[in-house]
Amino acid sequence: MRGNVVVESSLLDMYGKCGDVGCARVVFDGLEGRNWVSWTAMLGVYCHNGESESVLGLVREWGVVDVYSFGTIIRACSALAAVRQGKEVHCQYVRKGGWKDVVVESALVDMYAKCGSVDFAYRLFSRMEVRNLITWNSMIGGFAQNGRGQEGLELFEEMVKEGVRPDGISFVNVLFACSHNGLVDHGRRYFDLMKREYGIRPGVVHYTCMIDLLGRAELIQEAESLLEAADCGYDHHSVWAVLLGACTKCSDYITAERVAKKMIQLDPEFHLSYVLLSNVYRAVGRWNDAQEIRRLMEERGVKKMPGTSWVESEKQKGSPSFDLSIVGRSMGEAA
DNA sequence: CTAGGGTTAG
Repeated sequence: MRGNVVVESSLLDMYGKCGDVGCARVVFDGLEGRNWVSWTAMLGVYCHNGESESVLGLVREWGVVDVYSFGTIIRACSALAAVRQGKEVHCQYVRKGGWKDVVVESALVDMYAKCGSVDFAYRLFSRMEVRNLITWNSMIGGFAQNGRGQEGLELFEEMVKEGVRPDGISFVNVLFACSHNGLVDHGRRYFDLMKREYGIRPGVVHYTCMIDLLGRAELIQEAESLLEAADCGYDHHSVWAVLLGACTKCSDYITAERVAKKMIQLDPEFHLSYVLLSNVYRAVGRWNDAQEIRRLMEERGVKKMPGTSWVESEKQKGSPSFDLSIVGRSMGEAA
């Protein structure tokens, strides 16, 4: 019985988006009449699930790629900080004469910015003829993450002036820019603007940025009341952990204790809360209390989260370098 | 049927 390429390509795409890489690969391997779409979809599955080295591996296996997969490959290179390989793809893109592809060019802007070449990214960005929200967000984020928050904010204003309506991610970038550049007033204003003007409900990430911003400025009270007021569903322990970090950084152990207890209350299963609270006690010499918290943790049987993230990062550390020269070689025949 | 943007600790 033979499957239908269209159906099965969609199927493996679905598995990928649900996080089941294994099933996706099984479908892919069983595909008899693989076409460009199947290959590209499989690349997307790996990319979507953070398996960047598999993206590049599959490219090697494939031997030939088409423009539709450039964005995915570039994203994988970006995640691996493999800017040299990314440049090769860039060259191929230029050689193919494929200008005005907003997806590929946005991915390039993002990659160069992430790898520290912000000015190069901006030059690319400036020359783009077609830009969309993602392009703008990539560039704003690029400035923000490279300590050039002021320029990030200016670009944001330019984007709005051009009539592009910002989304939640735009504001993540904006708030990140503010927090990493000590722009407290701006941060407060934009947080407000996001809610009032654009009707975007702040999520965990936005609160994380805001708490980080206020925390760095040692405005602990303001940060705490902001979180307290964020009643609906944002009482996630990770956000409180950011506040706790700020407290300990400026030696506000009174608030730190309160926050750590709050974290335990919010999620009694989260082991780090106990560790952090006991650290707070040790910092002020309350050894017995520290011991007590450790014992409480034992008593409740709290264990480290059953995450696999550490294993994965180990795997990445040992991965070999990548050779994408095959992309360059085969590209001529691709069209 | 397939592609690009966000958190988080020195």
